[in-house]
Amino acid sequence: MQPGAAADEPERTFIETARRAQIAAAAIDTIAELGYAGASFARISERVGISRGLISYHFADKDDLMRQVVHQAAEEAISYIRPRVLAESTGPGMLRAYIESNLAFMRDHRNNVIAMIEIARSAEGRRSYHDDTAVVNAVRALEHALSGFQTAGQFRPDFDPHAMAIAIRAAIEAASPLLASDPEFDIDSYSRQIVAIFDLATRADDTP
Amino acid sequence: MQPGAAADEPERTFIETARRAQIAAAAIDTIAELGYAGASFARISERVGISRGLISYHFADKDDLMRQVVHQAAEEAISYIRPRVLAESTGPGMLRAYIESNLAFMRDHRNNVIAMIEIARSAEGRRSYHDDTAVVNAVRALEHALSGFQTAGQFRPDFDPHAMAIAIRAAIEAASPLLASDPEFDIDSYSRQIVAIFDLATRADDTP
Amino acid sequence: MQPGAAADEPERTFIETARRAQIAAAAIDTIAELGYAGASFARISERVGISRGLISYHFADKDDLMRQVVHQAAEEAISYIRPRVLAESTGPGMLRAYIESNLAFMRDHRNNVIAMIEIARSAEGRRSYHDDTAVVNAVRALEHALSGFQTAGQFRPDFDPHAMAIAIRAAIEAASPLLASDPEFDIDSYSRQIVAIFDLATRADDTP
Amino acid sequence: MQPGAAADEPERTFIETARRAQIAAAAIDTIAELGYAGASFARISERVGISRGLISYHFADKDDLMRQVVHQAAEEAISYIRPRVLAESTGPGMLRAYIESNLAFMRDHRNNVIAMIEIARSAEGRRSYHDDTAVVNAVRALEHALSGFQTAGQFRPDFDPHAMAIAIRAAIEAASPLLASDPEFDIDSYSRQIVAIFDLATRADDTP
DNA sequence: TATGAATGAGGGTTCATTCAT
DNA sequence: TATGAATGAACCCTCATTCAT
Repeated sequence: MQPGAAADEPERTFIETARRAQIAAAAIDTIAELGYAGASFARISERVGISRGLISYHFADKDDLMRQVVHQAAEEAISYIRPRVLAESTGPGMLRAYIESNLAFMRDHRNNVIAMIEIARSAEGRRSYHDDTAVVNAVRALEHALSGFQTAGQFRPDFDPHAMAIAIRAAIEAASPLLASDPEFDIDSYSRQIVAIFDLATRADDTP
Repeated sequence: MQPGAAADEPERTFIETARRAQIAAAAIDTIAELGYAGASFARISERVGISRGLISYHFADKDDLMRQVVHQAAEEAISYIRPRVLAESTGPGMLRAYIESNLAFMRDHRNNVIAMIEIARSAEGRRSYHDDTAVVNAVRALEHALSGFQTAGQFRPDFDPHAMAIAIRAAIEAASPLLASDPEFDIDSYSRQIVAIFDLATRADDTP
Repeated sequence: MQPGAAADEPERTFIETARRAQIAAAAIDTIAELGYAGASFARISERVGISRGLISYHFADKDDLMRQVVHQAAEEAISYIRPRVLAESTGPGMLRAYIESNLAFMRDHRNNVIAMIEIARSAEGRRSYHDDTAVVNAVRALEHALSGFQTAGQFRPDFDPHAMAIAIRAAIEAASPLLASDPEFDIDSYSRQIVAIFDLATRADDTP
Repeated sequence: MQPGAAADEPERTFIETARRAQIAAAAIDTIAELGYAGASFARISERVGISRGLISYHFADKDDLMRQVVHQAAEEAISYIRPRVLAESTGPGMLRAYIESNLAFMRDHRNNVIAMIEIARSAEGRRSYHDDTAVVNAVRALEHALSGFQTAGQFRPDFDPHAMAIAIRAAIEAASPLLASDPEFDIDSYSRQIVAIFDLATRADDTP
């Protein structure tokens, strides 16, 4: 495999790549505004100012578009979150960084996150992407990290990492609809609260 | 306003009420199985064994049906959960009872819960019901209770009841898709874990 | 199985049956005029004076409509041709009656025949119906009859009934496009010629 | 009119001529495999390995391409069949050579023949080419030859050359779909049968 | 009270064709 | 000479909804 290129990704023109990204971006905004079901080709193309047919020209079918949306949205999120988490060395530090960077990214890229969640939750999304989905992967990775630090004695030994990971992800994702609908919702304050909650919930007995 | 009738509820014959309930029940199962977007009048009526037109006859439009679904699903849930919560006298006791009864109800009435959540999350749902939504109400009621016991000194004083309520609801609701898709998911074990997490997260300093 | 009713045919209203027949009839005429590929729901519905959606309401999908078309067209043809063939007792007599009644039916119901042939020949038709197709069945039945009379000594023994049946059917079906496009084409004269050709081609040596 | 050029044939560069032939050849194979309706520019260009636009560049429109297909396919067929027919001097000999060479060519160049027939039978084909069509011309030429030998007393005098020509062409063309779909179909055996049939059908009384 | 016939809008997708490069 | 971007019309199909019966 060549470095920097996926195995079976078709070669694409510069313009094609740009258009795909542009259309996917419009799809993200449309999904964020109208939901997965409301994101028809007509609505998306209208937002970009192109014809409906052009979306079909650039994407094999709707699945293909949605895959690109998830990929695009997730990539940005991961490249924001990962370094901030890895900069920490302790379990509690990483957990705090994980929650904070997730919610900070959500604050600044609300639509990306909403779209990811919306696709992962939609019936078609669950059927088609499932394991691809950033959301599913996020739970897995988080669970794995929790488990590691737990073994290392940095977290209390008697919680189930799987359940804990689900609860943490759920708390993070719960911010997304509030951000959209509740103008008084203060996500930074919310972030501090969630950090505190799960710090208490994971803390080892001897933690001061 | 007529006596004995809510503000704008039209009076309904016995048969009408029964049909509405029957159709709403079928809608609940359909939504649970196929998602909100998959719950067309055709699919719902097919499940009941009636004509498509009859749904339109009994409900003003799809929104009206979905309001009934939410109402019906919530009522059952509330009548299960409320007494179990009120049976407790302490804050931690009520919180535990709240989480446990919510998840127990979900275990035994999965479709009801899935439908509620699915509607609340769908774009149309958010737009149309919003304050009606059981989910939103659930957060409000929970927040209010947390706040009361916090003032009474039964919970640690330095958490934000709003954020805490959101996190608790999120953890509860997160169980729903897992219940549907992950056959290895053990909701009773999950329930104990969530109880422990939020017990630690809300515990007052002097709690033994 | 109840007499006079097929095993799994859904029960249909009087109106539904009538509409299905009417739409299928319009489909037949449309196919005859514009070919299989030209027979879109839009064109067919326009001919009937109904909305496009109504066709989808009465037929599960395009295949369903085409099955009805073939069925409807074939039934009429068979009920015309069969008694005329069975009225004959000798091989040559039946062969003559077969050719004559086929072409006479074609003369009076040109569109029915064109539609059957068009569907049988279209790529989708071949894939979907194939053995259902009246055309295929016609060849089989004819071959079987030829074979029987050949064994009985009423036809010359040294021809292959399969090849003969194909040639006869081909000569019959060849009249269809001519009927449509060549105003000078005289189908009755053509009928007599074809009868003569295949009489000579099948005649036993001792035939006077 | 320019010297050395047919009435309305535009002059073409060597490359242009080659490309047109290459594209037409791909169209022939595509039609044979997927039918006339399935032979879209996308599928054809994919087979050649060129862009869709290039077909539109070399051909005025789809009709233009199909005319080239018919022309190209017919030319090969004619150059195969004609000398074999002309090598015979008697009527029956030529008729036998005609049928045999037609079916032999079909056996060895199935796609060419399928494409010709498919186009001639398609609704667009009938409308657009008609007199151009090799099939139509084939009937005419055959009819003329039959008529000539009939006048010369080599065939029985009482058949209509037009009807006979149609029946012969129909029997020949009927082999094409069988060749494609019926793996047990033996075209050489079929050829002998058809020769025998039409020999008997055309034979003059005193033929031994 | 309930049905089934009917509509019209909107869904994704395929197509031949045009045009700037 | 050839490409690939782009269009707009047409395709079948599903939907919520209306209405006469």
